[in-house]
Amino acid sequence: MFAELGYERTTIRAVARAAGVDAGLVMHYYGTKDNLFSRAAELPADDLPAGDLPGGGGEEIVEVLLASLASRLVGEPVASLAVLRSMLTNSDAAERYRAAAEPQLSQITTAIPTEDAELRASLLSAIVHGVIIERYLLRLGRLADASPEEIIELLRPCFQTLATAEMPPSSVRPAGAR
Amino acid sequence: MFAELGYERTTIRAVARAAGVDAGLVMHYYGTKDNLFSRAAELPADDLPAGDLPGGGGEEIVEVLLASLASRLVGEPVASLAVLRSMLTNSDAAERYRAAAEPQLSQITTAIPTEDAELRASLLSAIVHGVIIERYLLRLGRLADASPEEIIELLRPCFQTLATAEMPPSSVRPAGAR
DNA sequence: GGGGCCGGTCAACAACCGTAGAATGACCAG
DNA sequence: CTGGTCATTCTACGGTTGTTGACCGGCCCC
Repeated sequence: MFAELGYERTTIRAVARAAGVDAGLVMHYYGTKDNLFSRAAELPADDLPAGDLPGGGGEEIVEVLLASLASRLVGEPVASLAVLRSMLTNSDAAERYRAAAEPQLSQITTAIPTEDAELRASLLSAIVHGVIIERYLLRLGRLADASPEEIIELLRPCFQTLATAEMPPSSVRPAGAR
Repeated sequence: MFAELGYERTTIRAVARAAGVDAGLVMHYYGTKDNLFSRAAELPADDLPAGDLPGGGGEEIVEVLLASLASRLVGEPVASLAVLRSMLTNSDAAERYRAAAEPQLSQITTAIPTEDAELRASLLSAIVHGVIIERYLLRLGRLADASPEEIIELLRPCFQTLATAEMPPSSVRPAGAR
C-alpha cells in the first residue's frame, strides 16, 4: 500500500482492514506508523547488487548497472517503490533513501576514470531512477510495457557515453546547436 | 508549498498562515483545495517549448530537448515541481501531468526515425524527469549543484545515441558482458 | 483448576483536516 | 445618511487520523 498510495494516503486503519484485523493490532506490533513504514520498506538491496563492484573501469560498471536495472524491471520491486513513492513526501523515507543511495553513488564514482566522475555517476543514477519512476509510478508511454531487454539494449550505449569519456561518432556537437 | 511538501502535507490552513490570512479566505477565493492546487500548478509550459518542433530528424530534437532541459535547470521551476511532487500521491496531479506529457511524447516520437521510436522517446523523457527529480526533489549527489552547462554537455552524446540509431565507437557490447 | 502470557478487539481521545456559513467592518455610490 | 458590495475573520461541523488503554478469550505451565 505504501508503494501504491504513498506514505500519507496509506492509513493504518486501511492496512489493518486489508489484513482483516483491527487497527489497534497493527499499533500493538509496530508501535507507530513510521515504524511500520520502516519495516515495510526495508530495502532488499535491490538498487545495486549488495556486493562490491569488480575493480574494473567504466565498461564494467556499465554492465553492473544495466544488470541491476534489468533485475528491477522484471516484476514490480514493491519495497523500493514504497520508498521511492514516499520519498518525495516523507522525510524519513527521504533520509533512508539518501543513506542507501550515497555509498552506491561513490562506488560508481570511483569506477569512472574521468575528472567529472561524480557528476557522471549522478547522471547514471538519475537515469535509472527516471526509468523506474516512469515505468512503475507514472506508467507513461511505451516504457510501461516494454520488455527489460529492449530497455537495456537502448540504454547501453547511453550509459557507455557517460561511464567512459568517449563520444559518439557524429562529432562533439552539431554546428547549429541552439 | 505544494512543490516543497506535496499535496497532502500542504494544508489550506498553512497556506493561509503563510499568506498572513485566515483559512476561510483561501476557501472563499479558490473554493476547494483541489482547485487551489490546479491554480498553483498551472504549467507555464516549461516541459517543452510550447511551439511545434522543427521538422528535422533526431539530431534536431536532441537540441530542442537539451534546450528545454537547460531552461529547467536554472532556478527552481516551482510550478512543475509542484506537479511532479504531487503526481505520485494526488490523482488529479497525475492526470494533469499525463495530459501534458503525452502529446510531447508523441511529438518526440515522430522526430525519431527508428522503428522503436516510441520507446526511445519514453526513455528520453524518463531521463529528463530523472535529472529534474534528482536535482530538485532528492537533491542527491553532484547533480544538485552542478551547472546546467555541465549537465547538458554530458547528456548530449547520451541523447544522441537515443534519438539517432547510432552506436558509440567502442563496439555494441563488451565481450564479457554479464 | 488457577494464573499468566499473548493474539486480538473495542471504544475513546485529542488533534487535525477540508469546508460552510454567519458576522464584521471598510469602502463607496446614490 | 443609507444601502450594497466586497474582503476578511470567526466559529463550528463532520469526518479522519494516529494513538492509547481497557477489556476479552484461548492457550500453556504448574
